[in-house]
Amino acid sequence: MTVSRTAEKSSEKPADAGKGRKDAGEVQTEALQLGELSEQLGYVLKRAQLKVFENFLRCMASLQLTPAQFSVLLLVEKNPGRNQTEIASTLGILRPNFVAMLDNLESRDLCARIRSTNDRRSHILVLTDKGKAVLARAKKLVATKHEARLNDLLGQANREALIGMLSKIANEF
Amino acid sequence: MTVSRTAEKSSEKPADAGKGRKDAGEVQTEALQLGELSEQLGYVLKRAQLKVFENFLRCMASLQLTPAQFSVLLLVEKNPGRNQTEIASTLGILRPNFVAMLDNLESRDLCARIRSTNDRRSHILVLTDKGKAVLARAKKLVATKHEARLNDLLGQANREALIGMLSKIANEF
DNA sequence: GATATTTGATATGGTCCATAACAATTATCA
DNA sequence: TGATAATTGTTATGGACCATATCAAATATC
Repeated sequence: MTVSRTAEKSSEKPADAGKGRKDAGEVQTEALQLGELSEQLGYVLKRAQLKVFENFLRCMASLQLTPAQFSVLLLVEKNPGRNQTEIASTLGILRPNFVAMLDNLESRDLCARIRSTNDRRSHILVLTDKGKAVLARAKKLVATKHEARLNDLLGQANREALIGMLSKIANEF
Repeated sequence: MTVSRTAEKSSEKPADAGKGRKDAGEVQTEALQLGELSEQLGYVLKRAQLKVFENFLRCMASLQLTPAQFSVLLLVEKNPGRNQTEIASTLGILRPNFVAMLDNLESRDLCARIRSTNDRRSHILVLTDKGKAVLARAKKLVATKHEARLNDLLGQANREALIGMLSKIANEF
């Protein structure tokens, strides 16, 4: 709906579009009023999500893992022996779109597709040793550089409350 | 990263991928364990955002307004006389991408571009009478069918706390 | 054993986001 | 003043993500 996301380059920083008020003897237009927008759930939710993803990508730059890829590795680690359909649908990823994603992870030797002996249509997914190692490092980066930032910003109790409310929305809205 | 969004058709409902456990005498594979995923800020944030947008679109079906379009109308109403660059950048929309969006709103007679007399490069944005009327109806729909749902789900106090925390993340993360 | 279903895959189109480049206009400043 | 730079809206274009239809191989169903 609203913002950019690359996190790297210029893009479009929202906030005060009228720049920084008065710097020198410039006329400088007044900053825009957000008004009711700042109370709109969808608006603030989307903005927060973009900021969080942006930060996630920065934290993961050394491992080159996107949020989606991280979630796949996490889920495969927790549920070894599942096939593509099961992993994809649990994450809300459509099977056709999951193919290229797995191609990527497999080409980087982070996970592997194994033909199931029970059902030779299925590809069982497992993490490779490298995949496990990378995921372990990713978890540490996320914990120390990403999630920790929430505690600094909101405090432990609020952080937990936030996650709880978002989960509730995700599941019951 | 994760889910779908159309809200209308089939798509891919996340949650329990192993369907509903045991219905009849089917073998039915076990439900997958989300594990640490359910504590990941980005994951739960994205999921909540998709659900909220989905619900927003349903509530606005009669007016055919997307969250982005709604935010534009809100901002133009609150800040009449601003040009495209100012409105777009405040919303984090890149100017090239704002053109088609305005073409749409203008073709529906919801807002209008007016050549500025001060700076003939600029297009001043204003809501048409129809735009004001539609926005008024949109606000009511959002308040009664969308935002009200948050109160039912979280309660007034929690709802305000949530908005506050998301704003903080959006601005300070 | 014929038919239907499931799985992974391909092809394809839509939407959103980002960059480069352009003409018209305005600002800068030598 | 006049040459140059910057700004505004716009177009063209490519990438990322999402969704649907369709397919062959394998399995399930009857």
